[in-house]
Amino acid sequence: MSEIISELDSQKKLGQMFSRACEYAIKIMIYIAANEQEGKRTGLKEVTEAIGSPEAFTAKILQQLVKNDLLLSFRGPTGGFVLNDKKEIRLHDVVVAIDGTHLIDDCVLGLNKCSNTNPCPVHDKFLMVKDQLTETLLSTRVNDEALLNGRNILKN
Amino acid sequence: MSEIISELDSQKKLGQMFSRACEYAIKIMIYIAANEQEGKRTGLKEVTEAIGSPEAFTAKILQQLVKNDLLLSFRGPTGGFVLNDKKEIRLHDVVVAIDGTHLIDDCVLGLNKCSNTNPCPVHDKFLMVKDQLTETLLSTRVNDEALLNGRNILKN
DNA sequence: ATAATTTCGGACAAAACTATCCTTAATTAG
DNA sequence: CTAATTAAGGATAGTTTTGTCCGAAATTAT
Repeated sequence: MSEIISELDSQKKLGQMFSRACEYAIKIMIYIAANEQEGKRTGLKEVTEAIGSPEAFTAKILQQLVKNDLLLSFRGPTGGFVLNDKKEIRLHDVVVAIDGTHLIDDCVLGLNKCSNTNPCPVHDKFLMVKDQLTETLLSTRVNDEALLNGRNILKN
Repeated sequence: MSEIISELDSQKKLGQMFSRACEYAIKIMIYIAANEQEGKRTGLKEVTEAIGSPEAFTAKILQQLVKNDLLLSFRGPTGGFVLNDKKEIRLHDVVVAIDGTHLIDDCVLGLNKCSNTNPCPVHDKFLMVKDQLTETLLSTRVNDEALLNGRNILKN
């Protein structure tokens, strides 16, 4: 029984790094980037199947990625999505488009007035963590070689 | 107008590091630890006032911290909460008690089967971030000198 | 043109998280 | 013993996030 449960998506997902929508978004971008290396445009159904996400919800996320100029969309048969090549799209762009800048910019304790000059009690303890996170998000592109190599591992 | 809004707690808080409840919990623990250094027991109303949190919700969080053996509670006049001194309580304990281990243990993309030997596309990119985060949570005690010094900065 | 396909977008539903209300139980002081 | 005070806990409401449904708009192929 417990083995079965562990196979399913657990319900309580309080306090994860990214929202569920953002997890999907990152997977989407990696899958589309990988597809694109082979000159292929990617449709909703295909990406939904590839990453194991609910179709209608995935459509909403795709729309948001288009609105944020990370993707270009085309309708009709042969339609689908491609990366907006005008940008070198980083994980940072994807996360900001879906989750906003809270994880990156906000105080760990949610204080508005927290800053380097007026730090909350844990501010200094988390400086390295937040720097490391920001650096990782900024320096990793969605079409990074290392990411595309892992394209097969996008769903359970 | 925008200045006024920035003073208030913004509603949309998608993708922050910790849940709202967990933010409160960390503040609670720091405040109680600071109070305790002066030999004082801390009541619900006092801590609610100190950290600027909703009282009934804060009560629930305190209950959960008691259930997880991080706090001891006493009823009646002169009642309140103190740290469970049998433990050297770390931030890690507080976060796990409220948010569970998702942030620390789970795959960044939410994959069940992701591991060092079967990594998701971004697994390696986030190794340092997660190590740094885990190390910070494990090595910081709620009665850490540096944290107690910042006890005045717990609400907006 | 017509039909089939695909994205867009509004409305709605379900689940999780945040927050409130109110009664009970325990403890202390008078 | 009684009244006052404080935590415990069940029930419920509000908000956000996640997820679904369905019709409209655009594009392609026949």
